[in-house]
Amino acid sequence: MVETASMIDTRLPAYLRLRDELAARIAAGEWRADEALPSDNRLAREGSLSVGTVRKAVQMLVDEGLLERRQGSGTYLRKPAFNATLFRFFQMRDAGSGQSIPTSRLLSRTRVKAPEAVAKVLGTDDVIRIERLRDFADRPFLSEEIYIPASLFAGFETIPDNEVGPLLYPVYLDRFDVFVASADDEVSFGTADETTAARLGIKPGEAIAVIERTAYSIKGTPLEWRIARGPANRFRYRSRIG
Amino acid sequence: MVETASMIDTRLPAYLRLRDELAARIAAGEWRADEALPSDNRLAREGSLSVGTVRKAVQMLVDEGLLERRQGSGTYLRKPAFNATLFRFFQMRDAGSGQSIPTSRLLSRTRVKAPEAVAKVLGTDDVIRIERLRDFADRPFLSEEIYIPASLFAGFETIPDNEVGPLLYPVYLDRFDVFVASADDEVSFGTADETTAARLGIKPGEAIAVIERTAYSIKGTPLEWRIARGPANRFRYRSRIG
DNA sequence: GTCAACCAGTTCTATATAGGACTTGGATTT
DNA sequence: AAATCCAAGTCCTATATAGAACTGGTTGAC
Repeated sequence: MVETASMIDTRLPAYLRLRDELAARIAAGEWRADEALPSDNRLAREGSLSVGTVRKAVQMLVDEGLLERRQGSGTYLRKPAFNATLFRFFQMRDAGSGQSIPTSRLLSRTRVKAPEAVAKVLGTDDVIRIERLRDFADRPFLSEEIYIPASLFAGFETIPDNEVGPLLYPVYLDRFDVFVASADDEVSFGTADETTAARLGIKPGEAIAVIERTAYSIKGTPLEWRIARGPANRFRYRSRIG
Repeated sequence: MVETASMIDTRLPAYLRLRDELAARIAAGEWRADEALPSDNRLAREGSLSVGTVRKAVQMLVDEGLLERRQGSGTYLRKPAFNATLFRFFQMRDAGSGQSIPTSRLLSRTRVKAPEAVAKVLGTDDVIRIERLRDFADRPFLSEEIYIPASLFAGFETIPDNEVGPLLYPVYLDRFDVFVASADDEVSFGTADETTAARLGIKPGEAIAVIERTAYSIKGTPLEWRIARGPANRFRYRSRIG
């Protein structure tokens, strides 16, 4: 067999290629939340694959939390993934149950040269830096500093403030076709510097919790690095292991 | 169809029953770490199942981190799961790389009536309470209070101290056939009370990190509840989301 | 002795097929 | 009008089979 051009693919197994294709089509917004995807049978026919292969690909996306299967009914896109999985830290200690998403205020968005440590993680120093403050129960509780590659998020800094919702990951998806599939969090403890203290309404030197997060695409490409700081006494971080 | 006795099973699908059977045999110590399990073909023959069904069951245990498949070679038991996955908090901030397991000192083991909150989680108030102190770099860094159901761990409090290693989960497995498959962690910050401060060698009122963990079996039964406290400034917690 | 070729055994990919379990919506009956 | 039945469509379980990809050991040629 002659090796044709476009061997970028390296001939991955069919079920992986289908998985990636579906992930791309989902990211492209082909289906709305809670809308049914084509059935296993259709996908098999359209892709000239067997049902077993299709099932394997779809199942991976289910395991990743992107899709949801309902027996007898269909396979559905599962948007609520956001608040549930990737927004599960800082469940406020005081107002226990609400489960409401805190509001957020954008403080700045600028295209800058990334600090070295950030550039190393993201693989580029051409980044957009976002400063954000999140409120809960009418008090600021989280001061965030976010870095995203300018190449992936071209023009992010020019989006009108009011079109950037309280959650960033849906914005990434809707406007830039970038899907955050996983993240590494690192929680530690420190004390507030001048500016952090001012933003959080506490005194410099007071105890704060620090969360550093690196977010990845489904393929493992780093998409975002952020550092978030909040008053230690209001902090609570949940995590499931295994 | 007549409902016979022993309908505990409810006739689960074959691949789930095989998964559970394998998990049980693993827990029973039938294979040592890094030892190969029977091949897919053998398991299929011995269980009168098809290879596809066997593969499905085995794959679940791989996903859970219990097993490891090596193409062309075999399926192997994967013991290192312990230190890696379930012991990944408190990666000491100072001694960065060592990755060594801290030593631990047992302070007490007694059969007690559980506090209400603990009883609610474990589903019983007949528990064994363990107090433990872990050292790292010759300093105490973690004071733990652990509760396990007496029914599952009968006689745990009578095991000689020197037979309880620095890690509890292997002891659960080796001596009680109890396998910890997952856990929920909850991290927060607080201040040290008298006894905690004394144990950790810090001053009362100093900042501490608090990790509350509930550990579960593969079936979701709660196996253990623990609360661990350590000096906040030495603390660092990692977690992977997604 | 060294190295290549081979071989048996293993996991991995992929297909085809059959029937079970469940959902949904329309037709039929009451 | 409401309850029931039915049928098509969906995902779920399970089997059988074929060949590819890979590993580890044995054999054979040199």
